[in-house]
Amino acid sequence: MDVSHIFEQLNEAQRSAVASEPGPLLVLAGAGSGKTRVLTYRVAWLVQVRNVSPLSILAVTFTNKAAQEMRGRIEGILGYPVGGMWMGTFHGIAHRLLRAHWREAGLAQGFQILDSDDQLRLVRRSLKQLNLDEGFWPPKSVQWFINAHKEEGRRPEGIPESQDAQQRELLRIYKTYEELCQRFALVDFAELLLRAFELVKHNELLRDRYQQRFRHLLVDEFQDTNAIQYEWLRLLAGQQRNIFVVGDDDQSIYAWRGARVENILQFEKDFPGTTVLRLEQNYRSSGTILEAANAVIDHNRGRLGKRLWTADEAGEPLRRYAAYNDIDEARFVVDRIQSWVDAGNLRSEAAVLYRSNAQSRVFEEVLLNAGMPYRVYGGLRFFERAEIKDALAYLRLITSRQDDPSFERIVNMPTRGIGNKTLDQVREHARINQTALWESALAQIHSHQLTKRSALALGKFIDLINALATDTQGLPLADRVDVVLQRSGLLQHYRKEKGEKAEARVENLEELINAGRNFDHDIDDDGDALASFLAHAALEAGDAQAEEWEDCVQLMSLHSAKGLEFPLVFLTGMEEGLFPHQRSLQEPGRLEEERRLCYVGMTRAMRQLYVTHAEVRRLHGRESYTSPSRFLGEIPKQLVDEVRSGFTLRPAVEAEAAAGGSGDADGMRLGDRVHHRKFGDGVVLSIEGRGQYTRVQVNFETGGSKWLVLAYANLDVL
DNA sequence: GGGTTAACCTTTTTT
DNA sequence: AGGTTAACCC
Repeated sequence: MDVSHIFEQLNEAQRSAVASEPGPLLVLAGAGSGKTRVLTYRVAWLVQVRNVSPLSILAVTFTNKAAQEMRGRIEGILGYPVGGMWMGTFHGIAHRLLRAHWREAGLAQGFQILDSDDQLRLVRRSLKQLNLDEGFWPPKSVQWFINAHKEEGRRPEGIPESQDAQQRELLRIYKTYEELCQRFALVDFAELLLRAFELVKHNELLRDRYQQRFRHLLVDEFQDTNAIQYEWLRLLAGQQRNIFVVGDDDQSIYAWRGARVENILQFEKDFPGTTVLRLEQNYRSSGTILEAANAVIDHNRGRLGKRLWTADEAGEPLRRYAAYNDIDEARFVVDRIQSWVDAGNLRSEAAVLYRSNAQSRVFEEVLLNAGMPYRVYGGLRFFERAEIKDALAYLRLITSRQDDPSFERIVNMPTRGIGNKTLDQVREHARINQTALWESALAQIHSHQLTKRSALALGKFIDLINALATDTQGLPLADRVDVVLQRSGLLQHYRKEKGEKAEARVENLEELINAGRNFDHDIDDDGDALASFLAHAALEAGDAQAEEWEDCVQLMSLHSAKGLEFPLVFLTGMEEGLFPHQRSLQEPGRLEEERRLCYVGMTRAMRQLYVTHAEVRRLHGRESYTSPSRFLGEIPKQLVDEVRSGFTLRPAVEAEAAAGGSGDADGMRLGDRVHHRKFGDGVVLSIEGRGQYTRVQVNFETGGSKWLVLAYANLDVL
């Protein structure tokens, strides 16, 4: 077999990973070292060289995006589709297992998935059922408590009785919540993983079967696995131990939601004889950027040890800008992006990164003013919008009548005369008889315990759902969605509402029909299209904004930037209390995670990296004075150029500029009048950088201020 | 049943 | 501040 087409694309270390013998393998892959490449080529290697059937490969990632990308790249190398290969997120694969073995897993056949929003509602309901006050038991913390235990694999029964009364009460809520989930045939995200784990742990037959089936396991972003995911992997790896994991301890930024970096260390212990390989050559960033990032991450203790290097040249220095306030910071960033675009680059090559999503607003305002197209990642996503969740609730109730949260959501949406009083009666009946609302409603109608009017309204709702279920059965998915939207009155309800928001809602609902149409086309399993669609909606909430083809500036949090790269990166809001975040300052562990986050941010940059902070920042409606982030101090000074706007230039640079620097600045001074062939006459506002990278900001009489690279601009001093 | 007001909360995010 | 949600009134 000629494997040159595989090997040609890889360096030495990557090759040894890709072509390693079967058995446990741990690849410590630094940022930009070709991690995804190694994974994809490993699969290609197994299939083409080792003649492994794609059917016996299981590849796991954390995000749907990563899974899709990997599948695409593998198919690109192989030249044919590998539909039979199990490849997806932990949650997606767990879901698939549970659908196939719902009985063994102790679930109802039509079980539905709770997203975190739904979960919070159900927590609230559990509190209500126990007569607990939300003020004293914040639903968010309860949700947190439940998820943390599930992620560690602990059921309520497995948690030892605590001396602490509060702990005992939390446990009682956890128990109630679980009962409700079971009664309503609902499974939350953590539960998907836990059930799938318990399924293979307790069911020997199934365990054997899947160990036989999955001869080769591959895991991406291994540092992000939590306890239960890791245990599940260990079970599946079985005696064959063909498990290939790739990760980077320096990029572990999800410990706050249960990820365990320690799994990397544990791996070698649990799989004796593990081959450990390091990928340390970076193909992404310039030497300077890499050196700066390395210097920062060096301040962390307890690293596995790894030092990225690059064959690339040093490139440009980092640039640091101290803004007066957050608005000034945003203006500076947008100004620099404008120059970048003026120099013939793409807007989409520029990324603005921040610690918390709230910071995006100021940037959006300034970008909007500048008329520069942008795209914000994060925020409300398609399947999380209220109107979409309404529509989905109808579809879910059609699929599973026990789904109480869906029932509650739409029983009076749009309003159909079923008020709180009626509902309270139904709820009470359901509580006493421990049934779902649906059955309770039926019983109440038949036992004539409701007023005539209520019974009639409720009966109409019941009939509607039943009719929607039977009448649309067998129809193509998109048509089913369409009919439901029409006959439920949802579409009409939003149509008669006025305002831009309502219009957007109608559009979204129409888009949902479209989504159904597209989904129908590439449905892979034989099962019920509607059920798969609902699972898809829960597991893959979709993007915040539809895929835009327009060339856009990219705005996102540091967390969502992981795995991406951009030629031009702005790391903004580098201030103590914001980044590192206030709530991370107490614990050293948290602080190290913040530093890793900083490292992740810096290593996104390929050619230019700006770090900015504001002296004054408006946050939660209050203005506060800030001090620069400690991380800024951890970047070696000689790698950074300080940028000052206006006439306040750093003395050293000013002197250099005044003296003609190393001849580069052409004796140009601040305030000099200059002439440019295209832009005409203007005044020099600032000078920055050294050598071939010297740039000047010129305020032109026509066309405003522009940043120009001195070496190319051909400016004449007047 | 719909609209208005008061209270609340606020890290990061995927699933 | 801003946005959401729960409580409240017509």
